[in-house]
Amino acid sequence: MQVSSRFSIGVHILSLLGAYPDAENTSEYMAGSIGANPVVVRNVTGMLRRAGLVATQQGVAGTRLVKPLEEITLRDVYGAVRAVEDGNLFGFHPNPHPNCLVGGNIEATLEREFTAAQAAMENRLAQTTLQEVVRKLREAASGRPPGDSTHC
Amino acid sequence: MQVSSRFSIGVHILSLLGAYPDAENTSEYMAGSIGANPVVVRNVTGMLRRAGLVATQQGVAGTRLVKPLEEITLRDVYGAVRAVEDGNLFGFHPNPHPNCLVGGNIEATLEREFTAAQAAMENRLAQTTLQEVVRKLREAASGRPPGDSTHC
DNA sequence: ACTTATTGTAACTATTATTGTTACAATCGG
DNA sequence: CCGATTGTAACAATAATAGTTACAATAAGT
Repeated sequence: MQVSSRFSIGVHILSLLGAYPDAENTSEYMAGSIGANPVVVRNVTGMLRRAGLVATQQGVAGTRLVKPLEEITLRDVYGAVRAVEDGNLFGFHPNPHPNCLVGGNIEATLEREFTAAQAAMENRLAQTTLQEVVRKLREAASGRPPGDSTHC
Repeated sequence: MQVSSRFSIGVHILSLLGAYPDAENTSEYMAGSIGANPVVVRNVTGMLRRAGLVATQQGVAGTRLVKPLEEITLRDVYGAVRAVEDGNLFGFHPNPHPNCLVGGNIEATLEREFTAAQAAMENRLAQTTLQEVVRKLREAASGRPPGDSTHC
């Protein structure tokens, strides 16, 4: 099992919007940078829009940021794209025997542990803003052959 | 997406072994407590065996612990049952455009963030031993109607 | 030996989530 | 009014999970 790549696609979209705020950034265009289908990009963009991170308008080309990148963390994107179903990272076997020391109490006991582990992961994501991501992208690009920095 | 319930099943199995070390604990029996098919139990038990946590013998009824529960953490079980494919919790969109500030650098940049977040989660799991889990199961059972503590 | 029970494993099915794709209505700009 | 774009539904392909049946391998008890 893996967290859906909608998460990385969402980060990619927001990074494009932040790095190239004056570009048109249509779904077709961003799909070329992401390497995915434009419909997938529109779907993820819709999730970011419903989370209040970007704005779009039907019939008008492009997506634009609503909040500055320093106010958006990886945790926000993760939540926006529903990277994890129902917010529960850990699955649970559904029919433990209730009349049993183990079966009757394991769900409540493990749920606390699972919640704590998931929170640790999400708190780490909350420590990185999209602004830092774009800064690191620029740092990485500076150590590479020229031409990489073109809006593509 | 969700971590496979093999994880919670693995914890359930080890908890039964720890709570009832003198019982026979056949796959059929444990399947009754877990509420799953005996073959699923044997498959998860096989993963725990290959991780060096339990021992079984073909033809001989029962599974037994190899290590004491205080030396087994939730992280060990999580790793044993391959709760996460290839060790990579976060999926990534596979074809970003390489000739692009964002597309050419996002994978390496995000990988560090994803690795850190995943490590935070796994480190939290490593803080809880199976002995603690069994202790909490007993605590939870003590606040319940009698009969719950029977080996079932 | 022979019978019986259990483990280990393969094979198949059903279900679900993800991703890509086509199609089309709704909307806006020129 | 035309053309382009977004929003969304519908469908297919793929993959992972979980349940189930089946059976070989192995060991214990008689």
